[in-house]
Amino acid sequence: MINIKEDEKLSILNHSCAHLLAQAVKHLYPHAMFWVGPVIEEGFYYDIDLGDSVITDEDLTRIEKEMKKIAKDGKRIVRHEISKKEALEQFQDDPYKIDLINRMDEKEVVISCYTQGDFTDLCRGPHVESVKELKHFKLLKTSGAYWKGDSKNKMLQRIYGVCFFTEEDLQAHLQALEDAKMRDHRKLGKDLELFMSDDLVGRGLPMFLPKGYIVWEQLENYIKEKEKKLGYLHVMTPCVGSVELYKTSGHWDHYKENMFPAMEVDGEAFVLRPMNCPHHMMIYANKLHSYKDLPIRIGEIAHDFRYEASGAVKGIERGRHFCQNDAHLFVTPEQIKEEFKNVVDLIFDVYKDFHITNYRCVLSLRDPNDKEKYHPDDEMWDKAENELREVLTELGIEYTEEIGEAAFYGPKLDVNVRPAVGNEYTLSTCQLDFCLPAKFDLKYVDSDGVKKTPVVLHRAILGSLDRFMAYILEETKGALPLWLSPVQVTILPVNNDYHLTYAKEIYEWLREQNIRVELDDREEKVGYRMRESVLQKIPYTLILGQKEVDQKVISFRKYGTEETITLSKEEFLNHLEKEIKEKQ
RNA sequence: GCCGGAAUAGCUCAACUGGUAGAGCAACUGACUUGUAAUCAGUAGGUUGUGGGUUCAAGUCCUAUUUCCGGCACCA
Repeated sequence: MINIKEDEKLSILNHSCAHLLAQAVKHLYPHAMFWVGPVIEEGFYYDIDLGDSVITDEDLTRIEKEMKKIAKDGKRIVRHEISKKEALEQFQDDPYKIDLINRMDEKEVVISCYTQGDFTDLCRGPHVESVKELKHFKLLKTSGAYWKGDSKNKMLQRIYGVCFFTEEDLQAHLQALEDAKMRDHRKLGKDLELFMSDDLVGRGLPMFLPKGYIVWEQLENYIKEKEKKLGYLHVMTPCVGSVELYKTSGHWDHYKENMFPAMEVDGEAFVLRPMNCPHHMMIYANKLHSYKDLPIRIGEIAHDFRYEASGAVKGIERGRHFCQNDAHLFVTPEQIKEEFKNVVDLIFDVYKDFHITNYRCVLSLRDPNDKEKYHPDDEMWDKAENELREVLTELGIEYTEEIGEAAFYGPKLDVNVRPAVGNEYTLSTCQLDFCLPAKFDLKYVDSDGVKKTPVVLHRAILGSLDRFMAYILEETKGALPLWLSPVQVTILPVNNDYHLTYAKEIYEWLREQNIRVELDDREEKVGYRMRESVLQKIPYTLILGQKEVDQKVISFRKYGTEETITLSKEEFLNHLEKEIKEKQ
């Protein structure tokens, strides 16, 4: 149970540590100028303008030493409140502080500074009493960061660090960071032979190996089965579309720079598709629909290509090719709430099957001032945003609202998760769209005989299958549940001379029962083969020796346990089938 | 794309300030015939990511480039 007060204390400690960092940097780099040094979820950082100096890992150690020295000296941290005029005078040589001060309204905020020894920084506070309290900290990494988070601005240097009350807490945190690296899906993908990539194929173009493809295929079958039960109709459409198609949808104007460049063939231009909405719009438009046909749910496991920025590419989490679990629901305005609710229900039904509990719901709204990005129809936006709010409230779903995060065609619900390493990303999404159907002039004939434009819900439950697989791998540390495991059972005959026939018999029998089974009949000791089976995180390892042959039974060891259980082969199969069915 | 770091055998990593690449595992061969996380011995494996350059000499220094890693920015 998290104690809020403890959390706040830790924030104050980390924020104070950011000032200590700044002081140490100022000692070593007198020309340094400081932007902001906030507390973040894990520790703190400070953004610094060092001119031409660059901080390396060795410098980080030097800075850390200087911080220890200052802390040991034990100066008190003193707060002063000053007027805006005084602040502007005091920091007149520092354009970054001047920028901050100028944005402050004296009537609304008290401008305060904190001084520790020879260092004073503009800060709201609060801070710890003395630098002496800062004992257990570590500088973790450096990076570039754009001033004010805008890529048009100058790049400052950011130093990240963490600070704790005790050395044990610090060490535990550093250990947790190491552990996270071990469950990074890129490492697991390599170790478990799930996917690979190669420079010759190209950046951001991972390839699924046989074992990885089994997992992928399980995900595909799983979600299609769920969708079929809910009345989805699956289609297959090409990975290429004409530029005209994307001009019609508006994507060409909005997202051209994130698409692979157009290919000219016989005077016509084509692109690799970055998304499937336009194709699905055309499928709807293929015939005239009655209001009685709606909702129509068009689904596809669709291959898409996006020209992701080189720095954004990351394993199978974000590649330049990926497969979307996409669908477009064509509905009447009256059906929006019901269908949106069904999608939200499906998302959480799926999360239950995958035991996903650590997520965050975000209602992404437009920025009303951004007339360029967003389709300019205030009434439409207000209506759409309110409908989504209402459903979420009715369903009792906790969510936060974020302005300016909506798609250009409408607001959306995103479900975000955090990977082992790196930034939070969106796993599932449901987007409301009043815009594309009109652009494609889609119609249905309503009960009054009048042709009307349907509304579209864009939704992806597993998001991208690739990314979803990355997430599940990290969550399970590679020990996938039985139903997803590429190899479910390994059979180890104790002695090939005496036990191989029986092992083969069990192997063939399990194969016939659609269990993904491997027979490890290498001339190696059982211990050696057991070790490999465990390292490959195989859910069940069977050991078949004289006892099993004599009694016509099987003995197995389940991954993560050390005991051996003996059952008849039918009992074992029942056990497996139950576990597969329950998606344990 | 931007800032910084890295790239050595299939994998994980060595090679002090420049002196001519080495180990474990994996692979292959042979012996061992094995009861729950590594049996022993041997063999083979490399234009040190790629292209230029400096030097008597480059894995090591310089330069360009590609890819990867950590962040930033981006994510329809």
